[in-house]
Amino acid sequence: MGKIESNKLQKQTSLLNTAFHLFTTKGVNKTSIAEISKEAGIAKGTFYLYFKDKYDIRNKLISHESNKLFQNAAEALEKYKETHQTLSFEDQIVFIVGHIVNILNKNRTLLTFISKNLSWGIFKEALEMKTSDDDIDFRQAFYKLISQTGIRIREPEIMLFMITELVSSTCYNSILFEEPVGIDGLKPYLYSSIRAIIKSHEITD
Amino acid sequence: MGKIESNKLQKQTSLLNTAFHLFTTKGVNKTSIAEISKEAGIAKGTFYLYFKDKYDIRNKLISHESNKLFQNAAEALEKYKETHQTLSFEDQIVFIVGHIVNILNKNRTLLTFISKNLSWGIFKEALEMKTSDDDIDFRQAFYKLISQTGIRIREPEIMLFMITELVSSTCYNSILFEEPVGIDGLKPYLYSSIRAIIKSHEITD
Amino acid sequence: MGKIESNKLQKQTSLLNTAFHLFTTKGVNKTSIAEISKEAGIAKGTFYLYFKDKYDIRNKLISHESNKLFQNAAEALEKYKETHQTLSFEDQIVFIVGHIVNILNKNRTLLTFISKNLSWGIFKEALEMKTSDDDIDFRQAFYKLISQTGIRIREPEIMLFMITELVSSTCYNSILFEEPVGIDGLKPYLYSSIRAIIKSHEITD
Amino acid sequence: MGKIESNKLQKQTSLLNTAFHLFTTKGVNKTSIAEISKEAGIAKGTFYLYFKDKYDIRNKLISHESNKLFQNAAEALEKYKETHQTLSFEDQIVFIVGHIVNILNKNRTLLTFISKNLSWGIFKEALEMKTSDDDIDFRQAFYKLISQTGIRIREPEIMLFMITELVSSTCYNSILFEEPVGIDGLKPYLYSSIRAIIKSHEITD
DNA sequence: AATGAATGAGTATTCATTCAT
DNA sequence: GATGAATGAATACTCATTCAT
Repeated sequence: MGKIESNKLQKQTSLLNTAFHLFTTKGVNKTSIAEISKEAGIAKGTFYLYFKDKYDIRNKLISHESNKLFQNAAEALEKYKETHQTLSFEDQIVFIVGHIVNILNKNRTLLTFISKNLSWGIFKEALEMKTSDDDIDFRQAFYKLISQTGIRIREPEIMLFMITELVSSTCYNSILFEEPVGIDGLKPYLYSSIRAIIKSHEITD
Repeated sequence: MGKIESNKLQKQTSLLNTAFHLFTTKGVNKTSIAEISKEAGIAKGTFYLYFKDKYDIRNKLISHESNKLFQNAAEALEKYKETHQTLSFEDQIVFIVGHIVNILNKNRTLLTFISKNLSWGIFKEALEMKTSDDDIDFRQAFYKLISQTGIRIREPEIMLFMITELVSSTCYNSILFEEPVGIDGLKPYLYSSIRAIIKSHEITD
Repeated sequence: MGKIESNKLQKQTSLLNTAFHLFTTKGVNKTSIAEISKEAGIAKGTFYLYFKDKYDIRNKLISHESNKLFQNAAEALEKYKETHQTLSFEDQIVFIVGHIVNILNKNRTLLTFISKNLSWGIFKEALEMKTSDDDIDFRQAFYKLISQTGIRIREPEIMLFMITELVSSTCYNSILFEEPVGIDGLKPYLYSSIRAIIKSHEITD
Repeated sequence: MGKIESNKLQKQTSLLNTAFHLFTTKGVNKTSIAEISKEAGIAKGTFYLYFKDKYDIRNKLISHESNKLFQNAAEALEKYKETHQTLSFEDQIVFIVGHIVNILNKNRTLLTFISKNLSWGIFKEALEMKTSDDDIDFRQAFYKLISQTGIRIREPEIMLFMITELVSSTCYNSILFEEPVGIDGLKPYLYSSIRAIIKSHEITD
């Protein structure tokens, strides 16, 4: 990588980190581009060489952070499977959801940032992002999980969509406002609902 | 009601109608208080005699419109039951959800307005609003439905919350963006998921 | 006039005076609305209660200043006619042009302001502005001049247009840049051209 | 011409053509140097190796386009004189003006571009530009015309200035805004005014 | 000669809210 | 209760120009 290229990457990384910090601290609307640029140590105009506008950098951050959550959960699952070898498909999905919910429960600014600005369109990007070139994306991992456990699912894409929406919208209210019940009160019902949804998509002979 | 009282009510109604029209046409953010007041035929300062700010009137409108949806669905259900007498609890919930989804599918500005600005806190108000003094609110109707059908539900409040969140967030994406599938493709899976959620809350001996 | 009305008029006048001062000193482009407002002693937002934008106040000023020039010249002509009673139509037009040219020659910022921003559309407004209600506008004065001197003119409107454009565009270059000749060198040729144009529009039997 | 020289000329020509296209399409103010450079296929910094700034390239374009108009008109006149041998000086000037007015009437973007940005200083350059080395410039052609027809003119430079200013400013309003009359309505009066101006400059014994 | 990354000055406009009348 | 004049904070985005490579 040339000197200029490396310099550019450094600027972009600096902008992303600064923006994430400000967005989660003050919220997206209350953060101005002038502020991001200043804190990142670059000129205002330079911002526009790297991102189209505030919503461009926001969307890239959401995809990135969501992807990190999935990667993190997938890795934890792999580790867990080393000692628990007979996990069903349902068990594994619940494990992943539980792992992500726990992270979001500890990191509420991240929860606020992701949920308040989420749309399925942006989310799909996160599913398909690869961390490194020899890695697989989460969607592929999901299908691999299905085939490994031997389960047969009708419309796995819709099932994934439904679970994702259910988890993200219920957790948002439950964790942040404890409405209508706190996250610990919600968990058992959330998990049993997820299992029920999976069952309703399962093809049995 | 005195003449003055009636005059006040008329102004408030005018403001609510005008705001609803503008919010659904231009969006909440692009609508100013000056615009609402002018179009409602009153002075800008007068707005503040009736509502705290733009978000106050917005929340009142969401509650009001959500409540109308429930009332509408409940009435349709009553009528339907006249000719279909053996509907189970599940059937009736699915009927209500289907009715609401159909309305929102035809009225996308209403869907955008409600979903984009929804939070469970505001929604709860809608559940508890009574249309007239001798009427019952939707929450009561829900519990009445449970007792009438003789079903036993664990934590009915949480179940209602879960169904509501699942329906509203999946329909938003499905109706407006046809992502990951259009509403007609979603419906069977949505309904079976709802039935599955209800079953997972049902107490069986 | 009520207290509020008088207050509003005072603010508007203050804005017009301040804007004229800044426009002629720094130019229209280099003058910001913030500057006009501040110097006029009012808040920035208040500017927009009185004028649509910078070009609105500029156009109003051009019309106003052009009109003052014509009024001024017309008055001087009236006075001059008291002692010179046999002035022909040509003589009177040349007198008016000469009077205006002399003023612009002494007040070059005014010349720059008017000429640089002139369009016939705005100019026409100036012709039709009345200073007071019982006054006549310049266009009427022009036609009165024609009928008083008994001259017959083909298309007087076009003739006026042609003379106005010739005078304003030649004077701009001549007074400000002395190109291709200074105003004193230009005058005899300008006047004889004006007389020639009038003659070419004159109807003779 | 060396290879490098030819390469430089090619870049300059490309810049001029691109700038002319953009200036007449979007206007000078709305066109940025970045845009010109990009569309011309060169780097932004390279622009400054050929032109001082945007106004430099604009002025060169005006001179160039004005000169083309004159050359075009002069050639048409030469051709016309082959079959009409007894044209007076007046006739020939009117012919040239008429020819130019017709071109501008058909090409209004060119009219807007030239008129909106015209000053006598830039215009003079156009008069003195030679198309090729063994050619004569328009000013020389003008004096040649005077001597050929045997007419004697007082201050021919001022006369030319006056005619040019009259034509350009009246045509701008007449063609673009049809104010106070369209170009066809203006022409007879414009031509008779030009003849009148010439006569007033003519020296007769 | 050519590049293009970086700079940072510069500005119009909207709008919620108040308060004197 | 009602009015509407006044306020002034707050912010995105462009673009000419430079200069290290």
